Amino acid sequence: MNHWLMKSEPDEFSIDELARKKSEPWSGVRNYQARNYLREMRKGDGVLFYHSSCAEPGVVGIASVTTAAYADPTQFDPKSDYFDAKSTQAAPRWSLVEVKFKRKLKRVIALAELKDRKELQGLTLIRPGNRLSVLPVTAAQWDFILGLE
DNA sequence: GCCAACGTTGGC
DNA sequence: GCCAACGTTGGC
Repeated sequence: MNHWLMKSEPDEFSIDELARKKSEPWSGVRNYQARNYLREMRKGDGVLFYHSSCAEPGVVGIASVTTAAYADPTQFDPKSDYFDAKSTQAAPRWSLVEVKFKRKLKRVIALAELKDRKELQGLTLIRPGNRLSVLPVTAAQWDFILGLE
């Protein structure tokens, strides 16, 4: 089992919304590196749910991957913000996985706190300038972050 | 293939 | 709202 961190703006899609809906297709990723990570995901992989662009950015919950990657349908929908005219059904450019809610953390593990920990200096999330919305987390980083809860 | 202009992300 | 750090686009 591999581990990942996925960012979402709580104004767009929050951990509470995932808790209500139970499961969600993670559509809208339009960055090739992030897409490649989605394609590496397997059913059962662990996901740290991260809130970005909000008052207190940080890890807020845990989800799990429930499908292998498949074509993101929003890329074919001209009415969608995520429409990509250059993508074809025969060779879809963008992928998604579905994730299901596991639980909320007892507290937000804030970005500022993650940055302070020497054990997490290799974490992709806190590398300067990193803006990937989907990124890998090592087993050690996963355990350490959840140990902060 | 280079690179300037532009758009986006996301913390602060 | 600002701005740094990227990624993408398109002219050449």
